[in-house]
Amino acid sequence: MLTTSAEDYLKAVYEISEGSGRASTSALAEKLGVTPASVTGMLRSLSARRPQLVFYRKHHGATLTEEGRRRALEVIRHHRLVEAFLHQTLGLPWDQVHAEAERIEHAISEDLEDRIAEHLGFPLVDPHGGPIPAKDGSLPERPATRLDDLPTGQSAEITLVPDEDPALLRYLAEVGLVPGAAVTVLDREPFAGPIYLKVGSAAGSRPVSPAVCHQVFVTPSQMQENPE
Amino acid sequence: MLTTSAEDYLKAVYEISEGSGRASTSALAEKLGVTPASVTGMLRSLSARRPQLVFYRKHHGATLTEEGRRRALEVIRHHRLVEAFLHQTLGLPWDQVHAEAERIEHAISEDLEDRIAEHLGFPLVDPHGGPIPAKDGSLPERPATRLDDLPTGQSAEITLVPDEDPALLRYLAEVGLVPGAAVTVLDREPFAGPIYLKVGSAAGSRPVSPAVCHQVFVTPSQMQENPE
DNA sequence: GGAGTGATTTAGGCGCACTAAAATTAGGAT
DNA sequence: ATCCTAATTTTAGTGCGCCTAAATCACTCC
Repeated sequence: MLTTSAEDYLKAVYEISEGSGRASTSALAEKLGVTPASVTGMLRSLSARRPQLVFYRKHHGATLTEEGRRRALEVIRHHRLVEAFLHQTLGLPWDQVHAEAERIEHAISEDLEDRIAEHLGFPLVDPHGGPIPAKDGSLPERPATRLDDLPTGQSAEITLVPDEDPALLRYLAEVGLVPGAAVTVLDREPFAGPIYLKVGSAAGSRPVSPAVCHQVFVTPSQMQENPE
Repeated sequence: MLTTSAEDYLKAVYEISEGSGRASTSALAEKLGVTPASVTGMLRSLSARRPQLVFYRKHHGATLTEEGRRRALEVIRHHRLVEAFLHQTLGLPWDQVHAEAERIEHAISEDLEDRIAEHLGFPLVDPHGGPIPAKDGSLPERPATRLDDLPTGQSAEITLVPDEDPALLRYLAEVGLVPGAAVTVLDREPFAGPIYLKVGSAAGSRPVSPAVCHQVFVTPSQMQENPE
């Protein structure tokens, strides 16, 4: 049985190495809120464990083994199902579900997890658009386009927002930048100035910082919108 | 903030001292599945803590302080609300909810607890009949009559069964001895022999061991049952 | 190819919750 | 009053996950 900490490390290694392929000690320390020294210790023990959970080379960070990846996805599945459940069934505001799920994910059994999934009708994404891994470890592709990458004039659908920062989530909800919403880049100011967005069915245009737009992932619509 | 272990100890002290007024080291060790030596250590630290959570005298066991009682009831409220929720909302079998709630009770916030209570319509008891403490710490009286105390011929309503033993719970469900069910003592064999019960709307009589009956609490009905 | 810089690892420690084994205590029996 | 026994406490030591401070490493820039 894995400890809560070990589960958190596996999840963090997974999330960090999604981009760069491997997770550095300092990136893990930053994400987990511990010192780099602590990360070194845990990576050594996850690597020494049988079955081995991470590949670890001194000064070169860590990658998940097959088994490690399986366990990480299990934790992420718990996390996202719990988030969806707390939001949909209990009406917990979407800026609070992450923190709550962060603790509950370690406390539920596989059996309970199955019942939650069933109760929700086997959802594919959590309230922030995060894809919920299937039990067999398969996971839908993550959308790669960021809102600040959209050319001016382009429309898109919001698909994924970061789930960790409650203040950002409250702001995004207020602006209407929630998964499923339609968005169009109307205009932008030069030199990293605000990006003017049309969001959902709202009438006007709304200036949003490029830093925020960078954190929001979208699926661009087809340019041609000939009604037919 | 209390640790998970400390919360478990407070709950155990509460439950054990309900009967005898105080909780002995060995009773706590037995209930918590640790050695008596561990209990001594934890009682010392709960007693040394400010605010103090238990009164502890060497060789004389422990009692809860006012603050300790408050915290214990908070944990029990979490536990029973989670049990009710898992059973009613997710359909988890009643023999499994205890083990699951045992872990989840430490992971939920006060805010989530409120939402669960609201979602369930502020229930008064858990699936085993255990009364759910109110937020202000008040708690309905526990029924004191045990099924094996009922005189032959007496009818009663099941009000409370122990929640910890899954095998016992499955048996009780099979027999129909669940909170709310009606039961009548039809006859009994001498020398601690089986007690013959009529349970609910079932036709026949069912022999049940006095040991099991001793663990089931009931509210006796009025003897006079004149239809009017 | 040597120096500097930032990332990483080592070394040493701390608090928590636990254990086994030894020592002690309370409280009834003699 | 003393002894006995069961319950309890003390002692010494473990594993985990974290810390700080000091040492070391990898890599870039001259």
